[in-house]
Amino acid sequence: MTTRVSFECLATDGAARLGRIDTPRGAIRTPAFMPVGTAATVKAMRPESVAETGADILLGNTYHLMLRPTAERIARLGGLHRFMNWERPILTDSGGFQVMSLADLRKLTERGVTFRSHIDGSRHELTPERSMEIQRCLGSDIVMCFDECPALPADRARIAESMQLSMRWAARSRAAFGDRPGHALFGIQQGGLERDLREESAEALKAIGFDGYAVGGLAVGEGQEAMFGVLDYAPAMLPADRPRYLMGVGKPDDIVGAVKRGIDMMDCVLPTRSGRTGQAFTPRGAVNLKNARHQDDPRPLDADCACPACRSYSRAYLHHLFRSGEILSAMLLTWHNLQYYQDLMAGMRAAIAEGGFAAWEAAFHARRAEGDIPPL
RNA sequence: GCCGCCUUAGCUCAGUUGGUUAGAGCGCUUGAUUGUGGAUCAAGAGGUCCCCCGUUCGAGCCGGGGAGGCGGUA
Repeated sequence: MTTRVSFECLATDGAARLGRIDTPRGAIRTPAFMPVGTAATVKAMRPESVAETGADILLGNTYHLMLRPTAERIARLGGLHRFMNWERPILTDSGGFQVMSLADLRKLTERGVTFRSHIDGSRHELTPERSMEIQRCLGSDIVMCFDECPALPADRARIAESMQLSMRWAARSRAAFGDRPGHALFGIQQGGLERDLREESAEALKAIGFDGYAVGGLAVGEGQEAMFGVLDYAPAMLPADRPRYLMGVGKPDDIVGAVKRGIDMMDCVLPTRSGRTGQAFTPRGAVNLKNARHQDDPRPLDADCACPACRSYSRAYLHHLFRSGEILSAMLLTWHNLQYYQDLMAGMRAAIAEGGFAAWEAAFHARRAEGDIPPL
């Protein structure tokens, strides 16, 4: 068993890469999709079930866990892995994104961010140093730098200023993280849709040196075409011998497009959140189980899927559970969505291994173009 | 039998002195959701204003009659 975190690229097909990240808590097969477990739980799922879908690694979240139950309490209870009964690798977000998206009142300074809790209004401060401390308390295997993530669209001056602040914070994150064998620290590239700012950010991160590199600041309102435009050049700016992580992405076709462009890791709330709001992802595209057309349909959501929702239940039943607000609805649809996402990743990994990614991608899009099965 | 109150969207209900195309909440039909607030947001459909007659330029609203519901009472 390894005592450090390392990345090996096993095969390439165009820009797409097949690889493996080894950690003391186990291997992560890449391209990897990481389910999001913000509050020390992948909502509606037991961790054993998340593992059954094929997930090698989960996300946890600095912002949410520092507020409740607090990082120090989790540390006293033996760390996040033991706390939530997930012994495989965990990646933790630094809190920068939530400060942007959730906090009521926030004040940004060179030192960090002060903000009010969305839970009780209490005042807190996050700095690169405090974010590193919290992520150490949690026992995170892959720690993310504390950054600032501006929403798009934003003007170039604002993007540049924000990116440069994030790069100074990246250096402070690196210094505060220190030397922790068996744990990795990832830097986060910013720069919005500006190629030269992305380049400047990548150079700054490489000068500091990280175990992995994330592409941040995307999927924040710019649209898929613009996002792919950045991904056409941004991954190549980052070291080829380190994993590349696209933060917060995405829908299935976003993920396929990202892998095609050289991304190794992704996370997104969509499969889990959609599982709670009635939307299922399938090879034929998204299916909205809220829709009345399913209410008499005895067929499974996806006849080819091995998840419990598809194996044992009808669309009519899943529709009924959702409309009735039943807890089982969230459980079954979340399980299905996570299974579909992991199957998608496994399919891409197999295709890259065989050098057949282009054909695989054509089949992926052809299947989606067929649309959902017609109503009875 | 008598007295009182009530009847407006699928449900619960607003509706000004009688004045434009009668409203709300929920529900329903859809859409959005990308480093998670089991959240939120957006759009749409839906009316014989219980029925009939009358007054009026004009009635959900005023008058008369009828039907149905709830309560009280002999």
